[in-house]
Amino acid sequence: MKDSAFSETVLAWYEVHGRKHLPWQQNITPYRVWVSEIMLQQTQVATVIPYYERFMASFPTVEALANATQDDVLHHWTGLGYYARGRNLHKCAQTVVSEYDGEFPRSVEGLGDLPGIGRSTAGAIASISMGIRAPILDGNVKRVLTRFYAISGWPGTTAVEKQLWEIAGRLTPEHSHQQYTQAMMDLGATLCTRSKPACGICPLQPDCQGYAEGNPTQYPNSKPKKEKPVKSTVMVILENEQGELLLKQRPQSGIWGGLWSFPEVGGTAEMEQVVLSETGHTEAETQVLNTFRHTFSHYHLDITPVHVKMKRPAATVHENNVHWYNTSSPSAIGLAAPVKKLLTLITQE
DNA sequence: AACGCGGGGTC
DNA sequence: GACCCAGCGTT
Repeated sequence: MKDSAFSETVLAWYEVHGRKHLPWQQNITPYRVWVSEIMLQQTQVATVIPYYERFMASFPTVEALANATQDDVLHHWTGLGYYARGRNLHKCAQTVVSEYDGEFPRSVEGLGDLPGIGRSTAGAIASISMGIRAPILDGNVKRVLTRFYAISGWPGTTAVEKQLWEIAGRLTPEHSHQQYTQAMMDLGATLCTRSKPACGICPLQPDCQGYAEGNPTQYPNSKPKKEKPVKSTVMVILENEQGELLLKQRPQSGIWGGLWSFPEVGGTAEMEQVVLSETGHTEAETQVLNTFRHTFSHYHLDITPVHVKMKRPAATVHENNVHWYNTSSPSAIGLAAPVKKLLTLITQE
């Protein structure tokens, strides 16, 4: 099959069967496409939609986003994961406003220099919102291409990735590249799915090498697996006499960067120390809650929450990275998923 | 080139 | 419960 026949087949399929009513496909602007592409990194469409709607309602323009606080941005990102995306999004908006007069640079290279925008996302923004022919290589495209050409090897390796970029670039047509970009993502998301591809109704099936081999789902070859280490921690849920809960802001880098979380301690002695320094005394009622497991992409974290209720008013010193969280009027701040879960649990008691 | 970085959907 | 997803930045 010639490259042009491939793209024409994909385009013809998209015209009839493709999704054209997703929120970010309406009123297309670089800003709207950019926000959607960042949210969609490693995250499925159904998950993103409600986040996208809330985000665009709060930050309708790049100026609005640039002028927001990081806490407000991360508040909108709470539960979406990969929080560096949220921090970079905010930073990028500020750069676009201050350096580019509020207009995104109109080239793949210029876009790629902005924080949070890599080669694939730059290609998607350029192609979908700027009329620039550029290839993308997201999970959908990788899946379609590795199956169609029966390409072995995990796509995370440099060799396979290089080969895929080369093919993706060659297949991207001069005309209708915007529709082609949408079409490849859509074909991958709705037909050429991970576990049960709909080969019976796929327009590429007659020329698909993966299908011809009889087992298309072996592609893309999976990542070599590694044992997930198990870590454990104790989270202190410190409650003052007014029923407020102590949160601390995490460092910008590392896990849950920039989010607010309960202080973590290594043992009883350290817990006493935290309680004393934050409240000025240790007169409290302590309850150890059930340990539960939170799993990240790369390790398990066993969390033991300890609820410490102070029995008389705290002499609170106001520090910069400390927040007393009022559950009846919650602040607009970013929270780690298990913290949000624990806050809900405590509130219900 | 390899690793760190989340949370949820899917099977 | 394992695997994967509209990837990028750091080392």
